[in-house]
Amino acid sequence: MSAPRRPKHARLDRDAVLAAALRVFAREGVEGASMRAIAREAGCDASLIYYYFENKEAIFEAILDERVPPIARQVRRLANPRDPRTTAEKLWAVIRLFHDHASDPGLRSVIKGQALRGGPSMGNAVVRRLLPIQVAMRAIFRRGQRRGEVRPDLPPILAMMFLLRMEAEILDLVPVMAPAFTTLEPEEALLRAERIWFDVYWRGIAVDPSAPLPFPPALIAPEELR
Amino acid sequence: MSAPRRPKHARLDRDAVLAAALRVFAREGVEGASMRAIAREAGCDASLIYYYFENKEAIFEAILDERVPPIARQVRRLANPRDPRTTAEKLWAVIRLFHDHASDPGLRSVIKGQALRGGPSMGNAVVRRLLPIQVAMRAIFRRGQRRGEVRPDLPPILAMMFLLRMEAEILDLVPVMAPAFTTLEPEEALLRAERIWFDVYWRGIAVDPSAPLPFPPALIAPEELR
DNA sequence: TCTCATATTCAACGGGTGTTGAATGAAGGA
DNA sequence: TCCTTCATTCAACACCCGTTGAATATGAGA
Repeated sequence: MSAPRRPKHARLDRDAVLAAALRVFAREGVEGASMRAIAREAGCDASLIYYYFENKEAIFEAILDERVPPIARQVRRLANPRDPRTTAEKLWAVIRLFHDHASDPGLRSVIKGQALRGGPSMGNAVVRRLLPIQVAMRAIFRRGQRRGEVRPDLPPILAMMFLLRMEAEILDLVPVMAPAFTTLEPEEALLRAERIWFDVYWRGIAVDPSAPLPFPPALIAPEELR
Repeated sequence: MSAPRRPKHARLDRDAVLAAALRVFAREGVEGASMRAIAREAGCDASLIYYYFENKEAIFEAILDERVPPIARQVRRLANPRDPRTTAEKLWAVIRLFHDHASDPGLRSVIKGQALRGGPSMGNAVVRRLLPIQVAMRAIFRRGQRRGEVRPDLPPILAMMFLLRMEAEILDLVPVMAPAFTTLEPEEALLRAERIWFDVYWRGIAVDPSAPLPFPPALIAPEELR
């Protein structure tokens, strides 16, 4: 009598749903991603998601739990005082880290979109999980100040905010606006913009503004500018 | 038979609806603000909004048309080559401008939230209306480069993006996170953070990193840090 | 007083949302 | 073969959304 009811897939495990959710979050933002859209992406019914996760917020937190700790571990390693690199090299390594983990495209938009807005509960979930990264970053800055590399009159939390927030903006904006101002491929333009940003930033926060950068000063040549 | 149908207000003109919409946009973001919420804020029925505006997007564009041109006019005045101020003074004046127009709290979140996401049509509406500001800003930078104040190896569009995007981030974040890192009042912490940011930024983009700032270097004292 | 343009509301439409509960599929063990 | 457990779907709930059309209240002018 009723239509035959058969699974569309032999097996669809928790991780597959999580991966689909990450893709949809990346496209639509956390608020804009609907359970039905995630289900469509995963190739199943929306109800199945509730078999694995309590609700939408639980998916979100599961993504954070999976993706953030590896980043935090690497930042903590950089903050280790026995790491022989200069502060500039360490901070540039953090930028590379964020660059790489954001080209796995979901996480950044997930975090950025929810860090402030998007319901206070979700905001707190983000802030709580990102705290270890923040702590390690501040340690890098304080050590840089003690070693006479970073200006001592800058509050580390602001120095960190400047660096990371702008990196997030660059990751968001430059690939989109690159064709408007350069003939470079978006990917190459992104890398250049990151280097230019770090050049400006490090010159701004270093005790010695002419201190060498951890990469050759390859800026954008005039003939590549539009 | 049916309940008596009477207006709740003697008069509610287009501007009152617009003001209510701006307040709700500021609280909820453009996407998150519902017509019914705007109507509730204005104290009328949602249908009345459609008497004055074609649809939701029309409200949004009306807000931009009302608020953006005054800012653009002031930035253009700063870009005028006959303005005798230094480039640093001009750029700091732009920051003050954005600070002031954003404490009329709606506009910034309206623009920020919609510049990238929030439907391509709305994105274009923002970009199109902000274009005059962008043009004037780039003129300021180019002039600064010709006068030997700004490093000639920086693409003006990136220099502009660094300055304004970070100012937007500061306006968003610092009032919220101030209590976590300083004993200053949020308002005062915001002003200090803006000065610190401009200090770092100008040191990064100036030809002479020790060039004087347009304000006394009043940073955050250690005893005000937490 | 009657008329008419303006201002405002009510009720509904179609569609999307997160979520739930019951029903049914497949698969493995006794 | 039967039973149980896991995986999956269907159908529905209550609610919110932007928008529309018809109805009605208001106030000014003739």
